[in-house]
Amino acid sequence: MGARRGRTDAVLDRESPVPLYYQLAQNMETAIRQGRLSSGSHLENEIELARQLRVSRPTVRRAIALLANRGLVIRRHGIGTLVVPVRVRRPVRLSSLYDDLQEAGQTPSTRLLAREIVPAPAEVAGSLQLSRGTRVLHFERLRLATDQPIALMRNFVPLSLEEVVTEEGLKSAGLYQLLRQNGIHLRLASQTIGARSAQRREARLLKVPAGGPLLTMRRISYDDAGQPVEYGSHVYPAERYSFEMSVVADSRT
Amino acid sequence: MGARRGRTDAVLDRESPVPLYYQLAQNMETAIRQGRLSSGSHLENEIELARQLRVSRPTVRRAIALLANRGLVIRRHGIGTLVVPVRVRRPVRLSSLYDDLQEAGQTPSTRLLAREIVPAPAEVAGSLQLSRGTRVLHFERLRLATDQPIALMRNFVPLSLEEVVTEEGLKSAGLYQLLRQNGIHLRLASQTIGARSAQRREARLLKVPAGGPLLTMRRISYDDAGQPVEYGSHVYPAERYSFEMSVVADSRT
DNA sequence: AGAAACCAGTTGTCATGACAACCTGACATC
DNA sequence: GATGTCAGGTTGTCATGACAACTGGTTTCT
Repeated sequence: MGARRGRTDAVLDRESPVPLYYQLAQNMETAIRQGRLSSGSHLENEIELARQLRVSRPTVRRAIALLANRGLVIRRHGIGTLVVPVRVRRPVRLSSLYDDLQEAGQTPSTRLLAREIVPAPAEVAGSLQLSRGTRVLHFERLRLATDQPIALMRNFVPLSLEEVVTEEGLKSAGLYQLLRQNGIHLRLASQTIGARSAQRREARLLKVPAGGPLLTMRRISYDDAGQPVEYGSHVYPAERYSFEMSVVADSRT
Repeated sequence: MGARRGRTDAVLDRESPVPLYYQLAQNMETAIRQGRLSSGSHLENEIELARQLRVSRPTVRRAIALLANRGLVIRRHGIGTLVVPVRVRRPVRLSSLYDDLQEAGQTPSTRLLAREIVPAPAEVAGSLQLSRGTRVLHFERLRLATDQPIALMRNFVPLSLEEVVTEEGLKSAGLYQLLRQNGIHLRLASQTIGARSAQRREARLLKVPAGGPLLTMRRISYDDAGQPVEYGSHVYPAERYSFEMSVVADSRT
């Protein structure tokens, strides 16, 4: 194995419920992010990797496909698989701001500003596939990271989730975590990112000038039965928050 | 085959250079978008689909995985594959605004405002992995859709691309198309979406009030050798443009 | 009636095997 | 030097086969 070729130092636990391909992908991702697989280098070829790791080549391929889809490697036909610079960030996947911040090592805290049952506004009703005016649970939170407000979040969920989305829960965890803990599996979301000027209340809460620019994000999330379970409308101070993401070309995977 | 089960009516061209799994995925996607596979319905099961289409089950699985990753279906273990509502939009993939608009049926037109060789500003140089002050090609365009300005776009590319990114080309096509036509394959990008207030010139060009909110997008694109080939900084009038996307949960695919 | 066990149906994982397509570098030819 | 050919190396596609894991419905037991 040439010095130019990275080695994965992978340890695959064959007793684990986590699939081999996923373990391998995670191991490789960690190696890339920690610089053990340095950017600009090529992975060992698939056949050799499969031999070394004592897994089948499709298993290796599947792990690498995961990495490619996350923008961590670029595969070229006939050439090999290139590790790319990791300034390229996170793939676009459905996650919550709470989870994101935790992952980024920023301690998120939450102020619950409101939690009430309301008739669904038209757009919320439409999005949650409810009749106009159906009662839904509405809650509003101010999220802070390192004691700076970074998001004002308004959410609506069907009333059936009232006992899942408790006041206590909302204070200590993110919404998606609460849902997950109660067996609700989010699988998909429709998302719109935009911008607008801050209204007075928002400006005050987010500590931006009135009329200053806000980044906005609206999201409708669906569970694994395809049912909409959340309508969210979040605003962020533009000076302190932006969406960073890696984007991959349509690679047929 | 129950009435509840969708049928794909797929026609697979085995002589085509397009892989079977990709053809199948495209056929299914078309059927979904045209309502022939109606949302809320389940696809026929994998084994049966494979039998009907005379392909292997992994080929079917791979096509379905593509759809799942695009947010068009949700797969549930033991249950089947659910077609989801197609209000859920486009997957996040590396593409250009020009291509997007064309795809959306909006006739894009372009006004080239500037094209010049300049020393790279620090951020551009850093992003394109060039020495500070290296000369690069800078160009600025105003993009209109249905005669409304919807983007002001500033881009920088390495000087080696000077003869690819011509004045004529920029007027009639998008940048990514020009690159593609010259054998440059973009594979990955790092992207930041934010917001800010419009400066006076921008406001005039985009027909928004000075100080009004703009949606911003900065992007660094990389080719298939992992080399950065484009730095782009685009601004959009918030009232007329937003990013719509579908987002999928981390599904291990 | 409620809980546990069972079963059929479906997706998920993994392996083996074969061949095609692409790419690069070396070599031959003009 | 430029162009063409070819072999070796690598990724890409596809098939066959086997088994595991999950789900919901049905049956059995308490």
